[in-house]
Amino acid sequence: MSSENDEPQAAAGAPPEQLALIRETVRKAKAPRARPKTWRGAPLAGELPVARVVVNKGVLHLDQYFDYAVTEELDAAAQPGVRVRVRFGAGSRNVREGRREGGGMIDGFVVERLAESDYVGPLAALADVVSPEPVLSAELLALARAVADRYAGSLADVLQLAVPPRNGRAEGRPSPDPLPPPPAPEPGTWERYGRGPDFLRALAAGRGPRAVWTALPGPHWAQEIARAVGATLASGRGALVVVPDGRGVARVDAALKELLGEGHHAVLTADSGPEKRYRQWLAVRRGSVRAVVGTRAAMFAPVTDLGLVVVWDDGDASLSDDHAPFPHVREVLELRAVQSGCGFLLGGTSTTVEAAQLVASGWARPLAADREQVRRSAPLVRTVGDGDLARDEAARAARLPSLAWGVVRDGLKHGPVLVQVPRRGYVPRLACTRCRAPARCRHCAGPLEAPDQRDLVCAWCGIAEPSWHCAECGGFGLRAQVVGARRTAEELGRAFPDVPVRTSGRDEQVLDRVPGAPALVVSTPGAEPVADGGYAAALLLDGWAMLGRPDLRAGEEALRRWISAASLVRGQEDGGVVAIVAEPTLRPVQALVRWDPVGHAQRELADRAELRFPPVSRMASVAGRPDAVAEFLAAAELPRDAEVLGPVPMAGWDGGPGRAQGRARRGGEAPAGERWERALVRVPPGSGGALARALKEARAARMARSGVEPVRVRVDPVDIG
DNA sequence: AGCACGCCGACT
DNA sequence: GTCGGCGTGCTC
Repeated sequence: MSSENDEPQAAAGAPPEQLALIRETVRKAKAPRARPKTWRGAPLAGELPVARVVVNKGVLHLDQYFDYAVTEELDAAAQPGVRVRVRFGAGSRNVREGRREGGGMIDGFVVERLAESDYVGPLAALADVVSPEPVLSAELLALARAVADRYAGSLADVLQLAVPPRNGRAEGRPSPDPLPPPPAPEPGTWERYGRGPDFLRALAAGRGPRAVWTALPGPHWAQEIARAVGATLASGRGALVVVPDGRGVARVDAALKELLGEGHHAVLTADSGPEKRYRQWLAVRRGSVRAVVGTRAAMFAPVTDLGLVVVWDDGDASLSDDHAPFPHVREVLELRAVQSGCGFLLGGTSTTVEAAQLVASGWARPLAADREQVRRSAPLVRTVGDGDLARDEAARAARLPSLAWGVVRDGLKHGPVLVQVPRRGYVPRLACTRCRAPARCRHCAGPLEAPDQRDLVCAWCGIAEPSWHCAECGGFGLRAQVVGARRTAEELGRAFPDVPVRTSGRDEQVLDRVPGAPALVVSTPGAEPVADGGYAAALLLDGWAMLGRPDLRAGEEALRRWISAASLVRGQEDGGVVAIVAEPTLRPVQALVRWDPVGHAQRELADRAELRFPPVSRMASVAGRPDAVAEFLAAAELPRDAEVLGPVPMAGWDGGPGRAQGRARRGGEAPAGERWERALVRVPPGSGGALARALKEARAARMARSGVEPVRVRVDPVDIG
């Protein structure tokens, strides 16, 4: 008994000694089927005495269920979905009198109750039911399972993202009674989109339409999302909205309040604090509240009878979770839409390549306004070469091209003017001097680098390129595109001394709104405040720096940021003008001028297909010490059509080749002092599942051995180059 | 990952 | 004959 003294007391009052007895008695029982009957001192549940449990340990080789015996006293509470504590670990077996019992208590969830277990051997008993709240529904479990499979991760890792930590006080409070469904809303500004009203009608009628929505510029998107939610609620079903940041959540929240009043929806964001957040989450799970708006963790919100999932601005990097296995909101909501047969709405003023693919494959239908409507709502966009410097003395001091100078000066007569400046720290990459097309490997189309400043090497496959020439224009000159500075914007303030200058950015303060009076508003991408009545004009500086990032999505991302800033400017019919300082022949620049994000995404998609890039192909990265990566790849039974690129050295502390890094590390770099390599594995469309399965299996097998070098595996790696 | 079991050499 | 090295395998 003394061995049990330091164990936590079971909260429900079960004496821990009993559990020790159970273990003791059942030892070496050698039952062919584990349906223990002979447990002295601890009677088992009369019916379904076995609980299948998912243990809360993220390690992959434990990614399986474990069966535990249910004692009579825990019978009522140990329902599917509840949190439990179980004894787990090699040490909990073969317990002898007088010897310390090893193995620890860990948390888990009951997945189901069974009459018998297929485990051969004696079962340990559930140690405790943490609370009777069934937090893991069958639906949420199935979703977590699908996400784990999609990303070659473990179920426990996904559950950690999907089920918030318990808070006793929040659980103790009853949730309010649900309100009756509201009446279906009028289409409102959805009338501006051809099939918009149809989409709402389908939702209100209980169907599950799927759409990729190209939102018109301006402030109406939040109300439009609210109306889609309202239509879904009217059908008696629930709805889930995920937006990239708290500002967006606040806008959708306000729009929902205005349309539906209080009580129909909950807000799930990280910054409301653990207790309040869990209380909201419980209200959703218990069906008290049928609609949810939140940031990325809300993608798993257990909305009952889900009728619609919405993701806004899916190109924003914050929609990709930064915990293993790094699921992306768009992908998770796609899985949810398929799983619950509900509606799906992917919206944004811009369009990602993934969104274009959803339309191209026929999975979703486009929801867009006609050209005439777009032309009226969007500002006039003018490109400015950086050659023609202004004659005006003040403008010269600010190094402003004359046309840009004029746009700002004229704009300030009618209202605030937005100036977008790239964030500091964009990375150099090699591009053609003549046409600025990125230099790519002729074998695998990866980006070329010059680690020693002389010889060209592919960052993906490592093959040297001794005789590069530009595939686009035939040029032979290469240049490293260099980082832009925000000094231009500061100097701009000096050039307009009579006008107040305000700044908004992650490094300073992010402003939400600015008044409609004339002012210069200098902002980094993503931090642009909304102006009352819209900006009179916007100036987009250093466009080339945005395009020069060593990222597959550089063009799409630049266009997304330009469009999102330009969307805050008044429409052309109200005199809104945007000037962009960038090479007018570049594809994203032309797409901005024509206000055609969809066409841009479609062309990018065609390129990606040709180059066998994601999202048409699926990629995964494998990183670790060179021998570890080689071993892993040799051991993994990759699908037959898989192609391994590299491995190549990763950027790390020891200054190995790879890119100089000024920006925040996002899991793409080697640990300090170690030489790491990274290989990319790519498979054609349709083999993504097989790739994830193979990687998961290989990693599980590898990690089951102790003391081996770790490898990092990531499906859909972000910094592909 | 932990942790215990087990099969080898050096010790009282 | 026994203590303990770490290699191997399991965790309901």
